[in-house]
Amino acid sequence: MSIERGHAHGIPDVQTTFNGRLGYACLNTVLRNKKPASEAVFCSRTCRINSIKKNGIDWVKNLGRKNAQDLMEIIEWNERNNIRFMRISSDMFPFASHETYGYSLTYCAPLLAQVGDLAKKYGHRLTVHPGQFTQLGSLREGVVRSSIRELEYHCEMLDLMGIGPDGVMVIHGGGVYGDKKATLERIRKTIRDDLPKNVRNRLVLENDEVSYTAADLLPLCADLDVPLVFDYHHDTLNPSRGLTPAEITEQANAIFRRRGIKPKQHYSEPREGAISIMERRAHSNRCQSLPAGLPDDMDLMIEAKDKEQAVLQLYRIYNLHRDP
DNA sequence: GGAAGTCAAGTCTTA
DNA sequence: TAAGACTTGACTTCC
Repeated sequence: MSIERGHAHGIPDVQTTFNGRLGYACLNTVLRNKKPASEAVFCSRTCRINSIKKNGIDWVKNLGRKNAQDLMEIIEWNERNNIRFMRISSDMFPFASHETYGYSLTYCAPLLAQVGDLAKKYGHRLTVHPGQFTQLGSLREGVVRSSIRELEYHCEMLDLMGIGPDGVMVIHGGGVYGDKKATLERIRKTIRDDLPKNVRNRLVLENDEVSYTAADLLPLCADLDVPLVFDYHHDTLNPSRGLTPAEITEQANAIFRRRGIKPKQHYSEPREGAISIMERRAHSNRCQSLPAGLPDDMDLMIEAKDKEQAVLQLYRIYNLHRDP
């Protein structure tokens, strides 16, 4: 990426050659905060297990239906605002992967197909990021089983939407259990031997801020042809030895490309004034800049508390995707 | 309508 | 040992 800064007419003028999509995660602050609250639009309606027991499985499934309907409204909003990339909330279908209370998403197939069609019509990329409970390297078999179920649930959702290879599922390496090398081997084995093909095809690994650096994951990723999502913020907190962000993204994007998937990476900034490690891990409300050395042709997920507003602010700063 | 307490799941770090 | 961080607060109860 090349950046030019000037101050013509006293207005900061920052330009970039970046031409990928900027996206945001899970929640649209404008639609979520609509008043009255009954008009709020969001995809993370959920419940408690007690409520499932009380109200029954169809009631939970109806929450998922509402979430999916609202996702279409969010996509429409994004299109009106020139945003064409977002992460779908893992809460779309509450408890769908639960061992006891789980359920198939086929009841919602027509609606999910509609969502996928809308996304395709607008060239809108949809991805997912299963949670921290997804531990493919756990020493406990039950945890690995639950993790695979969680991946299968996300994959079923994307498959029913008819979303292509760009609809990736991003997870972290997870815990190290006191032996990173042995855990990486377990992760490798689980990916290679235990994941259904459609799940493995969407799987992507991401460096995190405490355990696995990009350098830790790249050999495994290259070997198994599993792309790597590079998170710039995590890398500053937990740096990859011997590799610059530019070198990492080059290698990571090469795996994406040979898999026929558009590269995507993550970007966020720490809160202003954050000093301690805990503070620095937290995401800021907005981002002040795009990362240095950003390749032009990839998508970038902006992880910031202000969600779509952070994306729109970057549009303004860099003069991106402005209407003519 | 708002406040407080609670909620499926895992792991690690810091206070 | 408890709290807080992570991809994301939302639900439930009580006032």
